Amino acid sequence: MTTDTNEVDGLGRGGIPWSRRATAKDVAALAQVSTQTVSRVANNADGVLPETRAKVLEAMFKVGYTPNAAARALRSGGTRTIGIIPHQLNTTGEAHVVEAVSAAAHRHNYAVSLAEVPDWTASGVNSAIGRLHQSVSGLVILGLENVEVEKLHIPQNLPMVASDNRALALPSVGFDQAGGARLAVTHLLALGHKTVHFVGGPEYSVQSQQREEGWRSTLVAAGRPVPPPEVGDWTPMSGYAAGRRLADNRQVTAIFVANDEMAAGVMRALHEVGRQIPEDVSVVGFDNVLAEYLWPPLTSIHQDFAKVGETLVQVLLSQIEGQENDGAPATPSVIPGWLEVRASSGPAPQSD
Amino acid sequence: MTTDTNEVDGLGRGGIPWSRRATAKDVAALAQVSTQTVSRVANNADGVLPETRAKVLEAMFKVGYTPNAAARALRSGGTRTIGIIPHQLNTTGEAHVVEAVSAAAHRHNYAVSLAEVPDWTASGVNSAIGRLHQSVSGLVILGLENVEVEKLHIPQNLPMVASDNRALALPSVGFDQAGGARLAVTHLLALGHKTVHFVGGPEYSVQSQQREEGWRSTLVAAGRPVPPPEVGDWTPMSGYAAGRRLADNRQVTAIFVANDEMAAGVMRALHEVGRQIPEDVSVVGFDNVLAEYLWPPLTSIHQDFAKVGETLVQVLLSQIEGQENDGAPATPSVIPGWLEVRASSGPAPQSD
DNA sequence: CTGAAAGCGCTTACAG
DNA sequence: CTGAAAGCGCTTACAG
Repeated sequence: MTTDTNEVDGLGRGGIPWSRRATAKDVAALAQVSTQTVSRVANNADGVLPETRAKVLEAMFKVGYTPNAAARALRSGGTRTIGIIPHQLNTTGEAHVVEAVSAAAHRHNYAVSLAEVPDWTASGVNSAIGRLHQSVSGLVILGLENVEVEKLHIPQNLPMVASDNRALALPSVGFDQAGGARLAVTHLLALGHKTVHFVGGPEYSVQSQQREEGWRSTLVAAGRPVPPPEVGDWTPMSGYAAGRRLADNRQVTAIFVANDEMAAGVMRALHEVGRQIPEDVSVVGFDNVLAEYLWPPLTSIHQDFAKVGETLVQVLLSQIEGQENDGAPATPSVIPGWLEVRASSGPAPQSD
Repeated sequence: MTTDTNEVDGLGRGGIPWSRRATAKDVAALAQVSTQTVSRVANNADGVLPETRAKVLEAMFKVGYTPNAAARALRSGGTRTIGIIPHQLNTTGEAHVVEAVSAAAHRHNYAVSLAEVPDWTASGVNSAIGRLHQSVSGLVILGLENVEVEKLHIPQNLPMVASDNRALALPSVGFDQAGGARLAVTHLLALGHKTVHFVGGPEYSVQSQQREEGWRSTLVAAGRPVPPPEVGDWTPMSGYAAGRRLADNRQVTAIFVANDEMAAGVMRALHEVGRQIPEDVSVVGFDNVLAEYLWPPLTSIHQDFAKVGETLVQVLLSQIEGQENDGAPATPSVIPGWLEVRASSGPAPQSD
């Protein structure tokens, strides 16, 4: 359809067979320069006469030249690719982070590679690291959580960053879990509730521990009683079970739930026994991924996924392109969240 | 920590400096064979004495050899990489598909590359194709939807597949949207409802059109009146607005909503005007991503994301490794969904 | 400012 | 069954 192709003889784009991709050599021949100069133009190096550059650019366009990434990587070492090792991609939060990492990478002109980890153990992650090692400039690991970090084989000279808020053997960028919990509890206490009950995730979960710690310390600091925490497993069903246990206790007027899914279950349980939200009981969730779809709309802690994704890339690129590879102190970047107030939280009931 | 390293002299793994990755040459030297033979062992080619193979494998292990992907790709052409062009990764459905594609790719020993598209237009997608072209063996495009497919630059000899259920210029694998809608409407009619109202997505959306078509044709086939469809934009707010319009009409006893998010809004509107679900009105959603978190739990059409992901890879690999590149008829593979019955749908009310 | 030569780490014919 | 040579398409010194 374009003017400079000839489909009859099987040649197109300046005489190069359709079945073959154009190389620097093709461009060089057409522009009457060396492949050398083609390379300079392709990489925007200076020291090329504007006239020559124009000639080369035109030839590139004509033959549809894009540099062969493999050859470039092989020769120059750098691959301009960021590897991502996701944990649970089909989780809303993680999908947002991958999206943000991928967008930021693209803005910096980096490609993105994904390495699936069938079993989320140290050795599973190690195998993914091994697979990516060869073909990336740096690595982002998501959701390290309860992997035994000390068993990770962290290759020398491969920049890495984890989405985690703990100080690890590698740089990290994470959410302020405890801070988010603090916002939730403070919000509920300000509404006049005497104390706040807690529904946590599984006990091994670092995130759940941190959210619990934020909840507990805020209560303690305010001189309030600390009720025994309920334990769930992140699923709505486990939230429902915890909700049933709490619903019969008329002392319970405020519940902070460690994620939105379980909060959905807690609210269902409260509905079933006829306790009104928020008139009788206030509920606050965490993650803010489901909150607006629930009934009543759930007050929740929003995690700034986009910011985390961007910061991950930023930290990684400063290692790749910068100089701070050696013995960096690796203090984690902690990204704060915020409280989204919706209809599920309200003033404590008047009569106790 | 391992026995065969020597951290004192800065050499490890069989005398190779830590800062350099082991190459086939290193392995060859250690095993006293040619790089040739190393290559044969690395690629599981036959025609190597078991004895020799063992010697090479041991040397590989010792120096921690993994073949350089760039060199391999440069020399042999194939990259053993599948490129994915996602549309909206932070959408539950698409994240599931990417997860499934990535898992299937891994099982077949392929790597996965992701190309971000900042603006979802034909030219945006074309630019992503251009970026990946050089470094993948095949391409999966997700959510083509309303992109002008005829404007896509589909490279010659690059196997591609789209997640779409229409017959396109490239092979496709998609959900059976109309079939899903049929399941939903049939379910509601079987419950005794006289007819079923419909809340659709934006008019330009191909998916919404197909779901509407499934709804309409099922009603027509059953000889039922076809009420005017409501139009939303996939958001809960638009569902809420549609729900308010429908809620006051006492003739409405069954609503089929084109996605779960809008269904959440519809249910909220029904709640607000005091119409009971499912006693007064039954609601059925689509996608089954939010359904179990809602109150009451939403009957919804489940899409088999995992199956679509697997099939996408399968179709792509049969192009890459097989022979059917030329003028394939490109009939789309259509993956059926199923109905998940929950509490939001029930028998039609007795009195009209 | 431009070019001829070498080489990144593999694999693909071709010998033996 | 194994190896010496050539070359994939670039970029990196080194000349001029």
